[in-house]
Amino acid sequence: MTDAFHDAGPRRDSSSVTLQDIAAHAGVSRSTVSLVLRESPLVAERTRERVRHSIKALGYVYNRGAAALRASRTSTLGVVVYDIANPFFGAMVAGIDAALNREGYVSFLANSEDSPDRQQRFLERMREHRVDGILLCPAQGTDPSLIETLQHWNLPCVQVLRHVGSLPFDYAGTDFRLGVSLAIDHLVEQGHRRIAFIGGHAEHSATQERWQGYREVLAQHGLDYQRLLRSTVTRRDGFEAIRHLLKEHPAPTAVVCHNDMVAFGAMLGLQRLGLTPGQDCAVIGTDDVEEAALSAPALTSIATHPYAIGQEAARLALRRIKNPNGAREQVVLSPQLRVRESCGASAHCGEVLLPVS
Amino acid sequence: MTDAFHDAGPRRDSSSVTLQDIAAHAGVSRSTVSLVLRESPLVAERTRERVRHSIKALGYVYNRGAAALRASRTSTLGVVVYDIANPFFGAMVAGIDAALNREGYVSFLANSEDSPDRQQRFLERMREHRVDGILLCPAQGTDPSLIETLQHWNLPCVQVLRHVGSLPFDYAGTDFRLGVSLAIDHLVEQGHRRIAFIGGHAEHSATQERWQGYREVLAQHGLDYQRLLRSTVTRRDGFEAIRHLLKEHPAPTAVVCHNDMVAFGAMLGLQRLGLTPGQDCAVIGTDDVEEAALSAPALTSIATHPYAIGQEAARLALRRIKNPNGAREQVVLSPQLRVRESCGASAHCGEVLLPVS
DNA sequence: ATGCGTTTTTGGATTGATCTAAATCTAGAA
DNA sequence: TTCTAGATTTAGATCAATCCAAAAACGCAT
Repeated sequence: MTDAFHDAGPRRDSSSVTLQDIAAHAGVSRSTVSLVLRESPLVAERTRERVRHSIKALGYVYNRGAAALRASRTSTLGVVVYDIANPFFGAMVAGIDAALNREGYVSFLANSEDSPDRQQRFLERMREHRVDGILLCPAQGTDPSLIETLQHWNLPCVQVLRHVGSLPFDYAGTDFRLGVSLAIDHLVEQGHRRIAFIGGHAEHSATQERWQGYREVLAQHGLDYQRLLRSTVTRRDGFEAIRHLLKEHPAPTAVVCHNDMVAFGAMLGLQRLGLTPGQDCAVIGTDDVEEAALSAPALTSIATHPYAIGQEAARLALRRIKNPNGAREQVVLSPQLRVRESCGASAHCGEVLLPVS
Repeated sequence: MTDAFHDAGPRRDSSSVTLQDIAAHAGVSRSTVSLVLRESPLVAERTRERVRHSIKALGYVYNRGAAALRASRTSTLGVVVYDIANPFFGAMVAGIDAALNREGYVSFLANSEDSPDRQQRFLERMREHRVDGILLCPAQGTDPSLIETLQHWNLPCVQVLRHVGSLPFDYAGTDFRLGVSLAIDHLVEQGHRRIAFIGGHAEHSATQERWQGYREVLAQHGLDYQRLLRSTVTRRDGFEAIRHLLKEHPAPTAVVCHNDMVAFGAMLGLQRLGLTPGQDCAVIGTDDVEEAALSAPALTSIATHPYAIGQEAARLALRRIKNPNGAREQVVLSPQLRVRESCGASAHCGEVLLPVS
């Protein structure tokens, strides 16, 4: 069929230089070259120089696969998110990438599309590739026993943003409860008494934390109006939810949303009803994605710092790999409230609202 | 320092089962087990069953690292993008992921942050990991010789979206020239005669194609107004560009933007000047990100289908890996114009404008 | 020159798979 | 029963590194 000779191409692949070749060139043994490559202090300075020279001269390329086989460490991590097209996860992955890069690690990325099956298949593949650890944003409906399974596999796993299974486990995320509390405190201060919450499904820890925060903080303020709309978390959901809510009696005067997408939908819904977000009804989102500052009106949002979460999660994973039996850690960052027009803050001029990025 | 005994933990790692163990359990040789794993037709059905049974019984985990060492194929790809936080690339990566998954491939992802140095470091690491190929969105300022270098490294590389170096090379992207042409044709049809273009830097192929399209199509329509503003491609740039343009005499009546971010900025700029996008000045973006349909007013945009581009790029890479010396291919998808309010289309009711996702 | 304690260096085994070519086992024909 | 072509199976080498324990080289005092 195909011409094997041509297909193979010239096999003068420079990457076929091995430790053996360098050893011969430098007049030392394979072992010594290996030590030089790993920066061992055992090797004498003169020898080290000579070997380094040979490595350059022959254009040697380190074979991590071979090294991993013997040393059983691959400098490799698996990362599973459920929606890479979401800018929040984009920023998070950027944070992970930056933190890993610094340590010479490299990561496999998979997009589970919130399917436990896809997630499972990927994790199995990661095991076959002998990754040193996993960063996992569990897909919706993930069986809690997955975390145990990974443990049996001897695969360190840091959960990110959401968590399943029971403590103790490694986790990096944000304090959703605090976020909701900041938002409600602010709204109450502004005189709001009927505050609704839109979005989320009870299965996630991330949703439960928000809802719990919502209920507790209302109680703290002694407010008895409570309205919690569960839904998926797209713009459409926000759009429909707000229309629904405003038909009720009494209607809320403010809504806190599961994420910024829902909040954008809610604002659009208000506008289609001829109402002005921030005046007729306050809207607060969660995440503070880039768009939040730039919508019209600008969206007040609970900033959850995805880049920082990614960094923390990656660092925690590296710590766990170094020390597999150390105490499990939960790194929970504090969100911040970014007050803008959508909850009644006065409109600023455009320049102030435009971030540099 | 640390307690080595505890740190190491119980080493009854189930993944230490090897071909050897299965061979013993099933009463065959290592080679036979290997053949079964690779679905070779050489093995007799009865034997195959027996081996399969042993594999399950012992909880064997395939070691791809070891296999790769011998077979010199890793089923692994390196993916380099320059801004993973950009939703466009998020969608593209999702497309890549889906296409690779189907073939049992898995991908390393790196975010070059548009830095040739970071990009270079990552590519070198990929070489050490012996990836079978690379998907590269070249960072701004990438030396064109990089493509040759990769060829010397014997590393198949598909460029995506942007390209450097000279033909022939493998490439997957969109027809930016056609996109601009669709936009301008539409604007001209609507009666516009002064159409500006905002954004881009001459270094990229992707920008050059847009600009060339802009100039050529204006010429085709016999228009002599031509105004091309180079800039980076953020909202801020769009915001500032439109303010600048509207001070000129004559001012443009329509602008086509390098991407949707710039277009959003331009719309915001118009609004801050008290003008209405689509009425006082038409605005068209590029990419058709999810937000485009949902902004107020909804943004007309040239849809570039990032998910499809990702899929095509991944498939092309797999083809090239199978046949390294085959003819180089350029897969160029056709964009489509999504007409919405920002270029004067009448406003629809909210429901119609809300996509399901 | 000899002995002794460090430094350095090294050979051989090991990691877990694949590849090759040769060894077996069939079943049907002579 | 023997032979043979085709179907199965296998031993041993190999891929490119690391690990380990032992060997060699070295400096210095005796």
